[in-house]
Amino acid sequence: MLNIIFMGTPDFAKESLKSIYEAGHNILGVVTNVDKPKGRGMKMMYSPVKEYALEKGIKIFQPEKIRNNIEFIDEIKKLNPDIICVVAYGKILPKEILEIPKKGCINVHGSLLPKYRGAAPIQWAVINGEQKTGITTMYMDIGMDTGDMILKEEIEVGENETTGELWERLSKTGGKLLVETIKQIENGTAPRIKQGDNFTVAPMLNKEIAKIDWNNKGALEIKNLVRGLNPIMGAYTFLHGKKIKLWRVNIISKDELSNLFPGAEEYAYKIEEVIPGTVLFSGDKNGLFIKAKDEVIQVLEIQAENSKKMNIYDFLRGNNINIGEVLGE
RNA sequence: CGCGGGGUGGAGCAGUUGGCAGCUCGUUGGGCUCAUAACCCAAAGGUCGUAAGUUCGAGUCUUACCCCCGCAA
Repeated sequence: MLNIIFMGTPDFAKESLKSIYEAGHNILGVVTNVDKPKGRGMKMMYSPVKEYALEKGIKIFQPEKIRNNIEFIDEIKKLNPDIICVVAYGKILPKEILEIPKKGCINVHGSLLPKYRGAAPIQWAVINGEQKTGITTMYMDIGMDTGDMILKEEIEVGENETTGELWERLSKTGGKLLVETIKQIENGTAPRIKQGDNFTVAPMLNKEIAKIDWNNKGALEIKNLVRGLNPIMGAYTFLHGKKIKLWRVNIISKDELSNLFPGAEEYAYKIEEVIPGTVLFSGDKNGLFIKAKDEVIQVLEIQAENSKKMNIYDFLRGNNINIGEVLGE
């Protein structure tokens, strides 16, 4: 069993910490981001990693900054770790830290490197409609997710899977793979594979990408955006001048539309004419159907401003949306 | 004291300048149908978050408190 220092912050990292803890490794300490005021009323909240460390009585470090923080770096040195494991810590580690552990710093990343280097690999994989993604463990170097790879595990992405669901599955996979990686390092059998130059990046998500572009995006792209941003921020558009978020949508083919609405064929030519974003059908029996550039989108879960998520049937009872209205303005 | 929204029948909402508490859906009973989540008729169901105040009269105005939610992270 190795002496390990673990660095991480969110729930995704907690799964990894839990896995190595349960695998019996000696965890010398946990480094997690400083407590930040969060939630309504801006109350101070502990990170999931901190919660777990508290529960298990593991020593906790929460340095404000790391770079040039001699005191902190010395402390880590004194602990003399074999390995430092970093999972979604939230800070970039300087060279002085990376050089401390004898067997290196390893990182768990939520994609199949060298694809999706960066802060939001899982989100982007869903937004881009990837059918598979996975976890890669690597030796860290100074670059952003550029280190040599150790192990990889692929998982399939469900057609309707949201980022939140995939996130949870990947966090489990990550924990498992981290334990396996450590084992191989311990045995001296861990490979070291160069990433090569054929990489892509997954930058942090910003507000701008969450806006639904009815005019230029097809139904599938919109659906992928919606599930890719669930539950992180939610894809939004505008209705009656107010922002609404779509949390779950479906794509409806023309055939399915005819089945749901006998006689829809008669209006087929009208549907072709109307601009993307137009409400084609709206009623609390069948739900809400919006024209996309190519096909039709059925809205299943929606959220109005200052309101909570609700399924479309509940929403339509109290909020009238008329056929012919256009979303996105 | 981060910013903002809200608590009205089971659900989602409306309620105008304070004047008998409404809408859509659901529920129950009945009718029409080969039939139905469709259609028609009828019924049940609300101390309008809590407490106090202003008033002839408060869902509506004032004050305090409780609870919920969104943004932001």
